[in-house]
Amino acid sequence: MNAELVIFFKALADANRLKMVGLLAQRDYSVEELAALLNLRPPTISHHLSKLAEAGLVSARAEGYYSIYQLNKAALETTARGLFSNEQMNSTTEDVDLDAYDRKVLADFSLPDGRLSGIPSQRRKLEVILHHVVKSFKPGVIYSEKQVNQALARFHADTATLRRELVGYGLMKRETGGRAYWIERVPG
Amino acid sequence: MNAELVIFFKALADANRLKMVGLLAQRDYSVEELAALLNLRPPTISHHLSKLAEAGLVSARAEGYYSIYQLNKAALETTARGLFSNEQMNSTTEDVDLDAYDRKVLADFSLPDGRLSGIPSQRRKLEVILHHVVKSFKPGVIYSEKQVNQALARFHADTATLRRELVGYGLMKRETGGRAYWIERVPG
DNA sequence: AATTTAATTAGATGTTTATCTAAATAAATT
DNA sequence: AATTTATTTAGATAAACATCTAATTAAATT
Repeated sequence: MNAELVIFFKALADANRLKMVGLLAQRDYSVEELAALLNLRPPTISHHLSKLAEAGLVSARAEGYYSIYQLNKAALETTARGLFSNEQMNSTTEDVDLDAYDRKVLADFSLPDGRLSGIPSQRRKLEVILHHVVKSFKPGVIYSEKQVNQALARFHADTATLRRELVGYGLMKRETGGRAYWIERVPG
Repeated sequence: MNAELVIFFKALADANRLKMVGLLAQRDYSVEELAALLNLRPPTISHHLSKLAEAGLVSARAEGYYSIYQLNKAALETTARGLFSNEQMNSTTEDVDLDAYDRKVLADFSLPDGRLSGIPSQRRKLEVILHHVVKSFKPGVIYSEKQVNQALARFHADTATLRRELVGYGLMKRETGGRAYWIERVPG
C-alpha cells in the first residue's frame, strides 16, 4: 500500500508545516514558540505537529508542561532518499489493475453474445481486440485461410480486415504464398 | 518563497496521483487509459494531471485527439535530489519573523508604561526579558551595585532578582567582591 | 459534411482540512 | 491547596479539494 507515502506527502503539503520543518531543522521548539513565530494559535500548531508526527517527521519530549518538538532528521533523510526509487514507484501501482483498460475496451466493443459491435480504428483499441480474437487459435497449428475466416466470423463479418490486422500486428504469421496461417506464442 | 515546494508536495499528496506517477514511470498513457486503470472519469484524470503538470512532474503531447502524458523524469530527479537540502530548508523559513516570540513574551510581561508586570519563571521567557533589560547598560562602563539597582528599578521593584539572574545567565559580569558590574558585548 | 471520439472546461456536491474558540488535562509555581 | 501556564481535545466554520455529470472544443473517421 502507498498509504504511508500519501501521509508523508500530505504532511509536507502545507506552507505552515513546511515552515515548521524548516524551523525545527535549526533547533527544537515548543508549541508556544512555533505559535508565536507563525502567528497561529497553539491548537493549530498542535494539529500540524500531529500530522508531522504521524508521518514520522517529528517527535516530542515532555519538559515540565512544555512539549518540546524535534525534527527526526534520520527518518527524514532515510525516507527522502528512497522517495522516488524504483521500489517506491512500483509500490504505488501495486493495487492498480493493469488489465482494466483492456477489459473496458473489450466490453465497449462486445455484444451480449460475444460478437464484436465493430472494429476499432484506434491503434491501441484495435490491439486489444486483436489480442482477444487471436485466442481462438492454437499455437503451432496450421490453418488454411478458409479456417481462419471461419474462426474470425464468430466475432465479426469483416473477416478480411480482422485477418489482415492480425498479420499486420504480428499476432498471426502467414506463409508467403498466403495459403498457411499460424500463431507462434501462447497469448497471455 | 516556498510556494513551489508546496505545489510539488500537494501534487503528490493524493493516492490516485501517486498511482498515476507510478504508471507514467513505466510508460506514457492517455487520459482515457488512466481513467480506466484508476476507475475514475476522464475529467477527474484531467484535473489530477493538471496538478501534476503545474508541479512540473508531467507534460502532454497531442497525438490526434489523444493527449499522451509522460513523466518528466529529469525534473523529478532534480527536484527530488534537492528536496531536503540545507538551501531548501532555509528557504522555507525565509519569511518567518524569528523575533516574533521574543516580542510576544515582552508584550505579555510589559505594562503600558514600559515596566514589567512580573518576572517570568520559565527559563526561555526569563531570557527574553533579561535580554531586554540588559539593553539599559552600556558595554564597557563600570556600574556600582547601586547604579545597577537604579537602572533595574525602572523595570521592576525586585531589582535583586533581576540583578542576580542577569549575572546568572551571563548577560552581566560582576567583580568577585560584588562591587563592580559591567557588560561585555553589545547586545543584539 | 456529418458523425464519432477524446479531452477539457464549467458547474455542482460531498468530503477533507486549516483554523479558531472553548473546554479539559496536566504540570509547575505561589 | 489554589493558581498559573502549556498543551491537547472537542466542536464549529469556512476554504480547499476530489469527484461527478453536462457542455464545449477539437480532431479523426465515415
